Amino acid sequence: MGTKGEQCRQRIIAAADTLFYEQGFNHTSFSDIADAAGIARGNFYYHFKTKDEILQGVIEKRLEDFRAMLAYWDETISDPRKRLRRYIQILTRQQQDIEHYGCPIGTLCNELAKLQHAQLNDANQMFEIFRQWLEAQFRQLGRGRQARHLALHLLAWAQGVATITNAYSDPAFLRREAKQITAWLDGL
Amino acid sequence: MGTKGEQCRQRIIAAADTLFYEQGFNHTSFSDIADAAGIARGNFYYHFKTKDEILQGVIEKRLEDFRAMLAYWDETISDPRKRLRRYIQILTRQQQDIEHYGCPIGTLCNELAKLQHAQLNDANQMFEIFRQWLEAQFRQLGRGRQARHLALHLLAWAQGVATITNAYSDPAFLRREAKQITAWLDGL
DNA sequence: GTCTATATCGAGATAGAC
DNA sequence: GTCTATCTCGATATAGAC
Repeated sequence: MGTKGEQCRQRIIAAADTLFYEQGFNHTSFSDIADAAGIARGNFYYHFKTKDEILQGVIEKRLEDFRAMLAYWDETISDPRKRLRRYIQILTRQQQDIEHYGCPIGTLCNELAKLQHAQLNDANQMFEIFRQWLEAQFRQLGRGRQARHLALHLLAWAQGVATITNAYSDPAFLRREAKQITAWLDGL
Repeated sequence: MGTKGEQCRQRIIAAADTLFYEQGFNHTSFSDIADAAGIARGNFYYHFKTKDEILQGVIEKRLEDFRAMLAYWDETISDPRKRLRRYIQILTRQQQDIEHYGCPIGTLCNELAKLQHAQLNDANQMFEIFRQWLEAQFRQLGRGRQARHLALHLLAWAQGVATITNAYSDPAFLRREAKQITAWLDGL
């Protein structure tokens, strides 16, 4: 696979990643992606045979991005409590996107579940990456036995905040809840 | 409007309600609804001119159903704490649907937000009905100043549980969290 | 009020020139 | 490897018979 083709493939995936988040998977057409990536519709099928293959590419890209981000946090933040606080900062930093489009992971999983799409089990690996990382942090805080449940609880809390913030378009709610989550973490 | 036509209209709305929940709004076609309602495709347009009008009908039906349910709870349950516990029981009683399709309110709002659909502001009234009712219960528990925030917090918590349960298809997580929410309510 | 038949459009996907 | 032109299908929506 040549360099030029690979660059084109990356552009398609990047464009699809954004559009799937902002418009949803089903509602995003090949034309939308082609326009955003600056290529012709027909050129898709050299890189991806079906729309599902693009979805696969987007999920894999996100998984890599998330893994890289968490690895970077592990390198640069030594205190597990501070790492958890950094996780919560995703909410406040991505405030505007969440307000308009919700959580990129939760909304994609929701959509794929309703489509009874086979790739739901690939998409929920995005949750799984965060869950495992969160679990490791709780374990380092001496919460070995509850670590897994605490991780899922925190994941769910953040999801709920994203859904309500999105439905009401209410960033003030997001900020209030982010503070509460931080307080909860500090109390552990 | 005659009785026969009104019955047909109700059948269409009931079928659309279920299908929008199970398959999503966009992914549900007129043919799907017609088949489920047992009518011909062409007969739709006597009752609804566009798909958005069906959506409107579904949202209004849900709003009425929710209002009726909450009014019934107000009549039959006198203790506000028990009313809140009844609210949480939605999660455990609807466990299987949530596992497969998520929350009917949250997932519809998510979808409409991504479609930049004008009726998001009608759909989030479904949240609003519950929020106001929850707020009234917290107020009766002497939580006047925080009642609104507590109501939104509880809404978000339930949403998060629904999203994670759906993504992982994990009813055990739902039951664990439902217990935690109940414990939190009892501690207030 | 309900039906069948059909118009129209945009989607995913393909063929083949360059 | 990228393009233009095109196929096919399923969607919303309409017309008009009954």
